[in-house]
Amino acid sequence: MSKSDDTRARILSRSARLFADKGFRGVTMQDICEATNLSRGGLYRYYKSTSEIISALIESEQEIADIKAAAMYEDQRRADDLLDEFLESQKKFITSDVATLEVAISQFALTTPEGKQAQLMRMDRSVVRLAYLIRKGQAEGIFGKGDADTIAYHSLLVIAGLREQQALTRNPESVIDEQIRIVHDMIVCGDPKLTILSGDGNRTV
Amino acid sequence: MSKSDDTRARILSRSARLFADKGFRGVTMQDICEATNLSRGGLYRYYKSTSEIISALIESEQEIADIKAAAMYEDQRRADDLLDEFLESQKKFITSDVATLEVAISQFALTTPEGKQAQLMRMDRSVVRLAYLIRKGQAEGIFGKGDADTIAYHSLLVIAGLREQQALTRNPESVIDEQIRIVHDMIVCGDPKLTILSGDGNRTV
Amino acid sequence: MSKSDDTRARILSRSARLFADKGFRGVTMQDICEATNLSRGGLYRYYKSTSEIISALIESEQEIADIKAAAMYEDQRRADDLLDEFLESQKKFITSDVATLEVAISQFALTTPEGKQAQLMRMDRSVVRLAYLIRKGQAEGIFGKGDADTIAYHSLLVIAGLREQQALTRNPESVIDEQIRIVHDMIVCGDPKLTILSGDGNRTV
Amino acid sequence: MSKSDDTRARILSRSARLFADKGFRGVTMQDICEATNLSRGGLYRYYKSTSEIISALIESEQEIADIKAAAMYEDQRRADDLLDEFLESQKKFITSDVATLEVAISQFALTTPEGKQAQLMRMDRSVVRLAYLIRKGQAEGIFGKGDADTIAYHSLLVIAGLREQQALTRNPESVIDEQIRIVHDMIVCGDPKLTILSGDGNRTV
DNA sequence: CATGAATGAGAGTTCATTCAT
DNA sequence: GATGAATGAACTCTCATTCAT
Repeated sequence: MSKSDDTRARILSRSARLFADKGFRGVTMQDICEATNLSRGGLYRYYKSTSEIISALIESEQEIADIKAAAMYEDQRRADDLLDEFLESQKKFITSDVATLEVAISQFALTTPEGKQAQLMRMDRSVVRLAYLIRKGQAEGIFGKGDADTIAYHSLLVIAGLREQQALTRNPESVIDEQIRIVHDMIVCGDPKLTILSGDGNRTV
Repeated sequence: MSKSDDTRARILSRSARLFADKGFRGVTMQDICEATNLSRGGLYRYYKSTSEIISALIESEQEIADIKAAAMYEDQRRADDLLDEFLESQKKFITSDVATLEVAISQFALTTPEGKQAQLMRMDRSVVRLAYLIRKGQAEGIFGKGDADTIAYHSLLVIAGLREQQALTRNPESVIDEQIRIVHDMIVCGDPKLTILSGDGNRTV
Repeated sequence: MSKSDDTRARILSRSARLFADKGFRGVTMQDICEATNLSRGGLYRYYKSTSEIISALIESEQEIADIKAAAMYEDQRRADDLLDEFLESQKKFITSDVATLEVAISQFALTTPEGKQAQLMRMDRSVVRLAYLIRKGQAEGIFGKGDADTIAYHSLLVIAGLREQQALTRNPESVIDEQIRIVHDMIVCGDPKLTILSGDGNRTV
Repeated sequence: MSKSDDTRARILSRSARLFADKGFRGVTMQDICEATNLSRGGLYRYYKSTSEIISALIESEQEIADIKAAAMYEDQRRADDLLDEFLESQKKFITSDVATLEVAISQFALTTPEGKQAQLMRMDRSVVRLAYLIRKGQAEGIFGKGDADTIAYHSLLVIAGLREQQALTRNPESVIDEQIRIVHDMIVCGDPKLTILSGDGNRTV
């Protein structure tokens, strides 16, 4: 089955390229045939539609994220270090070219039911992971109070929004830096409401 | 010209319905023909593509927003009252059915160049308006310090994200309430960084 | 009826422009509506199709030619002077911009039955006139022998061919001059066959 | 690949028929679908437009002409024999039904840029070939003097004109014979101007 | 199995022409 | 009459998908 797996991998990598260039709706099975040097029937043997292909791409991306997440759960470092690492990787992703596949994924989410499902799952998993990190920080006493899920969701809405904005136009890097910093500070400070009430200003940023 | 205007209005209202139901890419000129009881040629007399129609819809939405904004600039009330009103209207919009047109607009933004432009302009205008409100509050001494544009952008990323999430699934209202509250608190408290540094806890929420 | 005639004239002159620019098939009744500021129904009141309009244009062109021809029949000058005048006017026409309407007329001739008829009639009339001129020259003893109709037809085939070639590309003027000169010489010398047989070389060119 | 080639050939032969019957503009891709028993998509697999199809037809015609021309360059016979052969084949072509495809080609030339190009190239190549033949005859001392290119162009304008006239109406054969004979005599006698000046009458026709 | 020729539904678009106002 | 809104037939072109070889 090694040959079959090879072909699958080739389809995915070439398709990723195409999706990044032309968006989800801009890519046809024909395009993928040409890009992979497979015949019509040949391609259909592996995937029945562009939806299946992009789903597979998202899946494989998730697997990597899962592995990273597993690593994080084991990681002994302080929560603020892990947070810095997380935000750094997000920033890299937002500003990288890889993010262009993101547009295709958004299109997929917005135009197909499968895509919708996939998108929701991605968000959910991300929230779970970031919330875990926040709780860890709160337990260590270095993050402010507040509902970890709410703060995580808030942070991820901002990050996802940045990703989308970036796909539409090139924001100056400073804008992205500022937003990422705010997200960082909010996680560290905790829910603004509680921050104010407690007048808690003894943390450094 | 009245008949012509009537037809135009009919096309827009029926199309809005269709876009909300089936998304931007799910609607064809033929669908709109059927929905409006117009012949092929009749419809093309007015609009040459679904892009033109959704652009017109966005335009008319913008006009309303412009009028509201103009009213706000004149409004003598305190900034926090205006902010409450703004957030309240956003929440209503997010949870309303009207928001479903939003999905279509997002698709339009992600799949066409015109849509991209339109989306960027929408965001820009929104930022300008919210930033104006924030500056007003800061001048009145009732909002915390921080760069108004940055805070406005942050808030609108969250609101836009909520809108999109809502289009994908029905979040429980409490989740939306919480996020809107956080946005509110952040605007009132100002940039978390400065809040911490100044240890400024003398404002009520 | 003066207003009606005005409108008719306006339609013809604007259409001629359009036909010259875009060819016969490239012009629609809609284009003509716009160019003449007439409504759909308004235009149809005068002409039912682009064919009718171009036919009218050809007709009016013919009328002018008829008047010129009538003048020629009366003209007391020598046949070679008249021939020079005729060829001169043909050359002017071929190299002028007016000739661009010619393309449209050719399209019309080649793509519609009416056009075919019109084209044949144009050719026939032209042959009759040029043959008359040739016979006059032969009677005056200044043109060579040969069947006047055959020589006229030959000459007009060349002239029409030049016109068409000119529509396709810009020939250098020298090429056109040379061809016109050959036509001239052939008319003056007469049928090459007879010229050879008679060894008749006593004419000046 | 044999099946594919078969289909291609079928498309071309059936299309030639259609073009001959209805002209270039009178034939649609749909007509060709029906005539070839191919589905829409099937036809588009091979050719994207009627322009491409007629171009292919012209191309294949050219290939045959090229082969003939190559044979002529090798031919050891006297130039007048070759000329007779050439004119005979032209006459056959003009009076044959094959010539009806010519109308379509003219339409193609007059209504599309590609057609224009193709037509110019056809003319150029023909001139080159006929001029070669004329120079050969002049070198052999059996054709009269004169610029070979000019005489060739003149002759081909007449032949092309006859072809077009024939497409419009059925000329009596005698008319065509006469014109072809004049072309023949002009080539043999050379430029009428020089003929006269030299009083050169020692050639037989 | 793999191939690639072929299908056919359907989107987009254009225009001559009609007809209620 | 004149207007211009509306019709509907026709055409181009594209793709996901099938199926004989």
